[in-house]
Amino acid sequence: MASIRDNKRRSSQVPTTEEVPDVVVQRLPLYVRVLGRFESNNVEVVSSEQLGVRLNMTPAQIRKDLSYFGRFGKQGRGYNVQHLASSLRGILGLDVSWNAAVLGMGRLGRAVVSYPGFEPEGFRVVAAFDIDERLTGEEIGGLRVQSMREIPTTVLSRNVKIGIVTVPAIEAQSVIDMLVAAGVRSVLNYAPFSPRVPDGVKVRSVDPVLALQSMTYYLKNPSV
Amino acid sequence: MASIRDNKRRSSQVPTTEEVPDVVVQRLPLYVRVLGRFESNNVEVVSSEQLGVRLNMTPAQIRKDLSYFGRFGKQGRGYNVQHLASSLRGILGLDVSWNAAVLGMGRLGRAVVSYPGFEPEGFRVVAAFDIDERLTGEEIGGLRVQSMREIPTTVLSRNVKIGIVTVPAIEAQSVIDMLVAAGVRSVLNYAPFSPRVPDGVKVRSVDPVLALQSMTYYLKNPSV
DNA sequence: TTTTGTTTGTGATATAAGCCACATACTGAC
DNA sequence: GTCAGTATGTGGCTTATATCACAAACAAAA
Repeated sequence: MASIRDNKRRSSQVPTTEEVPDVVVQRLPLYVRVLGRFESNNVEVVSSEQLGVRLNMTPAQIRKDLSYFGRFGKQGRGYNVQHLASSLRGILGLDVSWNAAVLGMGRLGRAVVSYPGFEPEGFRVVAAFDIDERLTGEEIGGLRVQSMREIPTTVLSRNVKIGIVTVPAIEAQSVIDMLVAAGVRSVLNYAPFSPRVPDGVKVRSVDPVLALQSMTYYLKNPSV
Repeated sequence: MASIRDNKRRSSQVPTTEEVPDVVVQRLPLYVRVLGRFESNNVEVVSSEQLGVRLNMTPAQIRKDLSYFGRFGKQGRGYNVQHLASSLRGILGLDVSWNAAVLGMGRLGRAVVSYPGFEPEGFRVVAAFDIDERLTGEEIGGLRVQSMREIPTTVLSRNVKIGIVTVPAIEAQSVIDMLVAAGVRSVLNYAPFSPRVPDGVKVRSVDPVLALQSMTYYLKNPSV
């Protein structure tokens, strides 16, 4: 945990993007997604009400969230779908492609490199690494597997901005440390553990088991 | 969204598990996980401080969370690892097995049925369904693929408590509706959309793309 | 014993997130 | 133009979540 103390609005140097809460940032892609659906349906205008219905959230929350970034709507009318969608894509940086590296070429890593869901959203897996040097040189999903020692150079040469960690939990921290040392500041973590990263590095974890384990509580306590 | 109005402590009938916030419930499996690590290392006692270090959270939060469920520690000493671990497993219902069904036998569904991470944690995939009836009868990962029409009977006969949804987004809502109609109250959703479920049904979504899409915001705005 | 050093459990407080409700602004009909 | 209808943007409030900080409880040493 970290920049919790230097939260309160820095001098004023750069117009410091107004300090948007992370919860809000995490919801933006949801908005982009439904807006995309409306776009494909050639809907021109939507209200926060309509968006709220699709997303199970209150219209007020959607409007508040958007208001962190500007005024995109028109009173009495709503939001222009195309305009709002492309604005949000711009804000999130989804109007450009991002290069990612997958770390760990086991079962899961292989699934990730060949997962067809990243590319259309602008995420390119451009490198694959594994600890087991016997795999080095093998070709998996069109990528030559590399040794972890090549992380620093490859991150630079292939402009890798995102690390996707699919190694076992025991190795995960050290792999993340290597990524961070190489300048990677975004990590998608599939390993079942809580990574420790320095300030300024973002980690999001994907963990289906954890999700299941918290649901069983409600299965056991139906009253709640 | 729902029982938000009947929050404030029901009469007193059953000792209504004291209305624990969902954020807290979601953290319990994290505690179980690190406690498991300590257990394997034959550590007998841990403090909230030590747990906090492993999980990047404040000791106070851990203690508060645990206090919703009882008093597990000893002042001046800490928590007995074994005792706390098994208490939490009991609370979460992780001391028994749960049966799950996978819905959607595409690429992702196949990966899920053969994913080796569920079984050791007590989650058993006992049924597989697909919309495409041409798949019905095929055997995948040791399971006979069934028609969606068989959901109600199979959910009952095989005691399915959890639905794991891996169908495309367009079909996902109707599949979830079928599950709910069949009495399933816990859904692990892999489809990229926001499901609509009645009160009392819990959904957790797994969505790596969404995770990536919110991180690019920080890549684009490094100041924040 | 008594004392010293810990660490829990939890009221009280601080911070964050969510929602309400309304003034404001825009559209379209007449 | 004017009026009726609608939906935004946001200040203010409510609710939820996180943290503080300290009395109480225990262990170990003297």
